[in-house]
Amino acid sequence: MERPVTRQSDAELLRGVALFEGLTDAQRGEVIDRSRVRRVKAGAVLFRQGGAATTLFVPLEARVRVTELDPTGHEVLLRFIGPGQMLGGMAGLERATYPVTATVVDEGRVMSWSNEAMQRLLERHPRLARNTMRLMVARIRELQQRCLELATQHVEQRVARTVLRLIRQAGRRTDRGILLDLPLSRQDLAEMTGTTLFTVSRLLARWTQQEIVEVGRRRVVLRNPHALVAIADDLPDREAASG
Amino acid sequence: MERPVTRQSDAELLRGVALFEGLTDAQRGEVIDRSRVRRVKAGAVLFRQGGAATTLFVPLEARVRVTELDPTGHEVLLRFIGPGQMLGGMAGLERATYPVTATVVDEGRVMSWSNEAMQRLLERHPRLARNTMRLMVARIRELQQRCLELATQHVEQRVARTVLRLIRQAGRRTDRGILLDLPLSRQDLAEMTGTTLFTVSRLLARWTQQEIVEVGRRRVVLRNPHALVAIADDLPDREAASG
DNA sequence: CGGTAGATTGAATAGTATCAAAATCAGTGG
DNA sequence: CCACTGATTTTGATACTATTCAATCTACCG
Repeated sequence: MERPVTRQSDAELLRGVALFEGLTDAQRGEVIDRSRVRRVKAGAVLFRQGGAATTLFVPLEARVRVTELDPTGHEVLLRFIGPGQMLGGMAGLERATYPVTATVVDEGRVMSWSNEAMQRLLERHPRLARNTMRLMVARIRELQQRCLELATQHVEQRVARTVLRLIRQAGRRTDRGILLDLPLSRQDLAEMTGTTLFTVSRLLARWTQQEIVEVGRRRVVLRNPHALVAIADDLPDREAASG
Repeated sequence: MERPVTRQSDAELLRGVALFEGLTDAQRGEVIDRSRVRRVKAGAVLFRQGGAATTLFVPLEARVRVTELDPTGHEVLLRFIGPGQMLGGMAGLERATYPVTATVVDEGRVMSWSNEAMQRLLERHPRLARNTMRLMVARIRELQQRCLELATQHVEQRVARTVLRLIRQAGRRTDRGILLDLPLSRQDLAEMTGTTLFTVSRLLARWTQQEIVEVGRRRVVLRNPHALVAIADDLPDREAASG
């Protein structure tokens, strides 16, 4: 039901967006003028792997899953994009296709820019270009890190690390521990770590027994972060679970 | 033996460098003025993981290995950088540290820019900024692809793919087949694919028996690309090895 | 209250890692 | 030219992690 968006409220919102950091209010205004804001529902697809890369997105409230399908049909869950993060960065540069699929998890608003608009903005505002590069460098580093993990670590460590990373990104304190505030199935975790839902299930079962986590249907609560970090770092630190 | 570098000869060299594509001769001249060129020997270290990221490099002839060491001491060989490619892109943007180590494989010249110089060039020339982004996007895609492979494919496929990728990057036709023109040990291949040198050795032995490759000490010659592609794609295409 | 997506569990198996030992090769210096 | 040295590679035996497949169970939704 597209409620109208005032310049002011959005200028406010953009203040927290890394991509627009350091821009003047006037510049931010220009960025907003060229943008489009729309509300998306859970399950909606922002873009599909293989589709023409025409648009760059920044979720305002919505959260988005980024997945890639390999030729053999195996799906991998690459990451979750939260409010203020950039999505579809390959657009605005090349006449290319999206290498991944972006699906909305949480309803909310999403800002977007066309290829050409973003191109023009980038040329006009070096600071914007710099921010973009900064974000890309961060992505590259993150991906390198992940390759390293996939190449050298065992499944248990990888799953532990992934849970910790997600907790950092979407953790919410509760009385029972830190809730991973994101509907995350065993399958999802498996796709993020390069394993199977069976193995993830077994791991979570073991961790539950060790009172490190508490799990439910698409739900994880971290009770003993320290112990999970120990697993992630492969310290032979088991059994020290008190505190 | 630092032989003097004329503007003209280097302007010529920069013509093939993706990072400087589309710049005018004048702009290229400015880029060169701000650069430093030096000759490096095999084994030299351009920068070390953890060191302050102060410089961006573009090899002119030299080739460079990029490796990352994980906290547990496991090393991963991320990639080889050839002439004209960019290296150390995280510099020129942030006051950060290199996340990887860059070691020279082949003697040759290397061009470099200080953090500040590149920063200024990027601000002055939107086209340069655009090129940088384009290269970063390519890196991101490549890394995503690699994560996908590491997450979903078996060792044999990964090794096959890696060999094919390297062949594409550094293959040289010979009478015996396509020589992988790069000193590459079993250990190196293992580090690129997230496995052990033992497994790589066994795979190469099997492929040799199938007359797909011919191997020696730090040497690989691809005799039957088609068969290796079949392995990489996990086609049950074995035994069709003739022609 | 039944239907269904999600999760658990067990048993069998495959794929790789690990470790130890021996073989091979490229240099190097006698 | 040959023996020596060290790096690289091969090979075998064994252990173990993680996958696969099948069956069952559970929670939630309409």
